[in-house]
Amino acid sequence: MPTPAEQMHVIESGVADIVPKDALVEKLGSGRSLRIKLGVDPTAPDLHLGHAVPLRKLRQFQDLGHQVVLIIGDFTALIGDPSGRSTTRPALTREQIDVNATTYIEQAYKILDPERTEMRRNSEWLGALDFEAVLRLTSRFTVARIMERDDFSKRFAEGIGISLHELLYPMAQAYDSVAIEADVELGGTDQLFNLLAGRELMEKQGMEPQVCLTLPLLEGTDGVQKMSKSYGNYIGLTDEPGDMFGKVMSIPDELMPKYYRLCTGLSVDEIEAVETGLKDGTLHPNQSKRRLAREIVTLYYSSSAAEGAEEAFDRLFKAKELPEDIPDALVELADHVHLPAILSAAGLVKSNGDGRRMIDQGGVKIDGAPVSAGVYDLERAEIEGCVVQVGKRRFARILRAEE
RNA sequence: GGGGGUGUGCCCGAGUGGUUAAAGGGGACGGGCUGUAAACCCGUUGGCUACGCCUACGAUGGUUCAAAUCCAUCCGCCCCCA
Repeated sequence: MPTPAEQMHVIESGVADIVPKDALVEKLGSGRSLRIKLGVDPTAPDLHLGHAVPLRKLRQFQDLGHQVVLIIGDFTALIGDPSGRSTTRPALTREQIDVNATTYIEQAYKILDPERTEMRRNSEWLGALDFEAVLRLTSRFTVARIMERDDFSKRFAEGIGISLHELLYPMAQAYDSVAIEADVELGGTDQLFNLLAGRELMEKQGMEPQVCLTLPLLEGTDGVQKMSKSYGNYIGLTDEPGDMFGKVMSIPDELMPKYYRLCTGLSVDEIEAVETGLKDGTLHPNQSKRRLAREIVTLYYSSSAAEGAEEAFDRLFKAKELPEDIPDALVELADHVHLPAILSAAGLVKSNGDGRRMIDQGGVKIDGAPVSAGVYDLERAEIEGCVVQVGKRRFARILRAEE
């Protein structure tokens, strides 16, 4: 096992905070395999790069020889983590949770080494608590302490409702740490409060308290909002290589170092070299972003998939040629066709009205030739078998549906 | 238990009974410029083969020639007092 200082070099890369740092150094110094905890909400079955951030950090711990404990929050999901939410979150049903948890584990193993991962569900111990035990547990926390949490106090001040059970969430998460005897717990920066609650509870129970390690939230492709499916700015772990590559290429330049640190498996030294290169201008941002995209695609697929994705990308955006595989769209074609309706039937636009808009704005091309504004009606021969493009990345070959 | 407030398009948020498919902002999308980045500029943003028609302002019913705007009931959310 590497020395504590060497380990810290890797562990500290990309993290937001480690509280307290010297406690971690000390734990590493003991030479034993530490128990690293990450609790996950089985609410999002489709993982994206944002979810992968803590998982990658866990992987680093595994590679350093530590034991990862991944906790599926099947019990706490009944509450719905209120962190960062401005409103009460709907609780999930058992069935949803089970399905999500299975998907989650499947995708998480793309990153983690299953051999060094201990999978637990927190219903194991939380479900076993009776009301007396809950009372005893709640007596460890004060209302004032709980209300220190930003989102709670904000919601309280703004008069937005907080359900009583939401206040118990930090406590439940803290109890997880006690149950599995965590040495380190990871989480996003928005999780710091919950992580500290775990540390405090362990201390009060006379245990060696866990160290809290927070990771920055990863912004999505828009570069502003945190990556999330609901913002539509996510890069999914199961996205096709081509999409994945393209999406990475569309992140703002400023985000590159962060993505390098949090989303790739490159060594810390290599990443630092890239950062310096970008800063002093010896590396072209476009080249670095390409490398980033290749690294990420390679991570989830293979290096050949990454190469293919890059070629397809160049073909489309550099050479402005059509992509290799254009989906066929089978639509009914009369002798005289109404173009907006065809676009809509082919799934290229939301509605006929949307189709008209696209045409009028010069966003529609048939076999590479732009359609003029106001041209909605065509003869069948003008469209049948042609490749229709809407915007930069929506394509379809229009074929006549056989009836 | 009592009193008060609020509910608008993807989101936030204006809104005088008619000229409101509904100001403004955000987001998103299209075009330009580029490195498919950012910034910036222009444009679009309910549906419909469309100078017109239809559907929309929490739900239902009513007043009116006319309602997002007035009334009634209901549903959701919030605040204050006890």
